[in-house]
Amino acid sequence: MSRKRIRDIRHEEFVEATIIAVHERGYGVVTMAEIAREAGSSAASINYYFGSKEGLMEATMRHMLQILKQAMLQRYKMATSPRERLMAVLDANFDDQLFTIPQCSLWMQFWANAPYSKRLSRLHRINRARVRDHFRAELRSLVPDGQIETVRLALQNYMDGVWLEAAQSPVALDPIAARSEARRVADLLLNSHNS
Amino acid sequence: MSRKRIRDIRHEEFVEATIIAVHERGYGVVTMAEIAREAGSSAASINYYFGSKEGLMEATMRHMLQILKQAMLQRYKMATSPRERLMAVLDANFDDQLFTIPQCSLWMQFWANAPYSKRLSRLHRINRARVRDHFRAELRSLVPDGQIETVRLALQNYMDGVWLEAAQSPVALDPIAARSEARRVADLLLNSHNS
Amino acid sequence: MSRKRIRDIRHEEFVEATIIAVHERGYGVVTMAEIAREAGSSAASINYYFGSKEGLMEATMRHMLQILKQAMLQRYKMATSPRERLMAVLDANFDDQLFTIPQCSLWMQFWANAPYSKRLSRLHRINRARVRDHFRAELRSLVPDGQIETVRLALQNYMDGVWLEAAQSPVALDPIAARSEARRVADLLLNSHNS
Amino acid sequence: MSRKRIRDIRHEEFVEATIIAVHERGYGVVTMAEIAREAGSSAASINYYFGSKEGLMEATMRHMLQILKQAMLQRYKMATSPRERLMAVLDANFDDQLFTIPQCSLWMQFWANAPYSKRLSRLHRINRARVRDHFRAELRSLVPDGQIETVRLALQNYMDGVWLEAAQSPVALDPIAARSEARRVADLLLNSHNS
DNA sequence: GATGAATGAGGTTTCATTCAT
DNA sequence: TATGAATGAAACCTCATTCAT
Repeated sequence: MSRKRIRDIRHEEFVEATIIAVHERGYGVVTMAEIAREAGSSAASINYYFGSKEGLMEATMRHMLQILKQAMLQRYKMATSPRERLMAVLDANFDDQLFTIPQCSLWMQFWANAPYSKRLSRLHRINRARVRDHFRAELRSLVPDGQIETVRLALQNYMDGVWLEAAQSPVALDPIAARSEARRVADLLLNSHNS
Repeated sequence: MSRKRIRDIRHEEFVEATIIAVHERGYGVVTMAEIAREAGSSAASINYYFGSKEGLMEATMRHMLQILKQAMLQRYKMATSPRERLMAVLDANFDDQLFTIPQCSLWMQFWANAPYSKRLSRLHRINRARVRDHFRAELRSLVPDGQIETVRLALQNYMDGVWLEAAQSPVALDPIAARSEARRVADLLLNSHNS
Repeated sequence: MSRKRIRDIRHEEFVEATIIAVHERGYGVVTMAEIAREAGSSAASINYYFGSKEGLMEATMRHMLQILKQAMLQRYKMATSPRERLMAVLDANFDDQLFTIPQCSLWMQFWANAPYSKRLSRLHRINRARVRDHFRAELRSLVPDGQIETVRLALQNYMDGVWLEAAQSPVALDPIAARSEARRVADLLLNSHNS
Repeated sequence: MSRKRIRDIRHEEFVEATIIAVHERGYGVVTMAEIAREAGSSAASINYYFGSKEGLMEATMRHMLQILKQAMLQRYKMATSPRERLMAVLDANFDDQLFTIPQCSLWMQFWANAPYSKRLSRLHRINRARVRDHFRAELRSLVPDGQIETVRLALQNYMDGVWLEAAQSPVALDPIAARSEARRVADLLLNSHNS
């Protein structure tokens, strides 16, 4: 157990270092040595723990997906109506733990590189499908059938767009503002005349 | 004149090759040799014309921004009302000339790498500002003041999100469908009860 | 200590290889691969230890300056008169350890390239100033004031000229002959009627 | 004849440009393009006239040797005694036409690279032999037989050393001072007690 | 004569990865 | 477990040279 513990601690240290290093240097440019330096360790150690650079990147992405999943689950439990559950998904995406520049930056890097990595694209696909299903499930009772997909795409793409833009932000992000802004968009979409 | 012509022709050839090669291999991974092969030329020639890899990438991004600008201008001229002009901006972003997988892919690559390149980030910023201004100008007469920014962000981020997703599409894109879907989203946002 | 030792050993090995390789191929033409081959290693290793080609060249020049310095110090300790100390400086420049074709050759290469490298020119300047000061100090009590600079320049430039010519020698150098020849020149200069 | 004339003019232009460019950038680093730019022409033209880079370098060295030869001949004609003829050789080496930083610089570059080029080393050897023979011829009647070689080496190496140092000079050269300094050195050597 | 255009050859440097300690 | 040491592979870029115009 102690052994297991050390492994986990080192894992986490490296993943944190990866988030920072990738954010600062870019996925395609960051080197093992830079990440190792950020972690106060050596490149050889990273390979010892993760097997390869791609292994480290996959672990880092998994780490972030885990945070998103947790944030979603936690907010889900407290939601009592379809509308609240829909908002929970939105809020989770702009959670304080998640909606930071380094993480948005990293997210964008992963997105951009997913098409060229089987392992990354698989994670990306799974995550997107989960969000999609959540949205669909809740929207079914919030808007007429003919609008479900339109609203869903509007919301899901909106979220992606916000992350993308956030990654380039010159100033620190404001998760609270992001959440209320997202809710406002959702309100507009759900209360349309067309419905 | 003949000399000048050759330069332009080669420029275009290399830019076309870059779009394809970057799409296929990824911005951070694609090599000069691969692009050169795609263009049926040599890596040395690319440096002869563009000075460096980054020079080529910047030229390629400029090329794409030019296409977007043209598409927007053309549709603008035919629009006669604020609503139509708003739709013109949307449509331009999903123009047949622009909304293809390789180009969406490239777009995403540039986005992801802009933060690490002065030249790319400048182009990115300028483009985004132009779209923003267009949206704001038209929305002023379409929704109440308090909603302008919300609707603008909803639309602009939506477009970004669509491009992002399109880049990962396993099947060929359908620009016509993308345009009508975008219009549907716009309709929802413009016709909301809240307004 | 063992680790520290390895670094030092490798350093020395590479420096030795550099002397030979530069002598054989020329400073401006010799490649990292050639030097590496001479050292029985890889070009990547050289960069690992010296950072760059220029770093290696600087280290090599430092190495030679160190030998010259040591030779001078050693002979200095045994000298008991100004005349002997003057001869010590001359002898040091033609020391058995130093006055070999590869080293003269390298010396000339460094001279020729010093003007184009901040790091090399600095070393070159420092070394020349040291020799100059030594000469001046001893000549003060050997020739009338009005001749100090003339004799000093005659000797210092003579030494440079000998090295230069030695670098092109088709046959192995004879340090003993070089030393006695230098002493003969010094004798002529010091015993002139003009004094 | 007109044709011949154009060729000669272009030749000279390129040689002048080479002297400047090599001085500024270094023999081993200067490129055909840089020399061409200095000459206001194209690299292709240089190859048209000189066949190759080495051909250009050889022509440039020949040009400088020619100047030296002329300077020597001219001063020789006016000399009426062995001593004057000896001084004529010295003076010629520090002639106003010759003793400039770019030319000393170039000279050093050629020296350093002669061992790696058959064509350059041949020129170098011939020139050095000519100076040597001149010195020997005159010294025969100026110093005892046993000292001829010592004085000759002292003078010839002194001259080389001065050129070498001059190449690195941070301030413009003073040919007049150089000539009188050289004469002073010669005086010391010729008037030694030992003789 | 003159020069853009084009490129093969080759150099330096970087880097992920392996291995011995 | 940890990391210096070492390197093959490969990328970018430069450059002398050739050739068509």
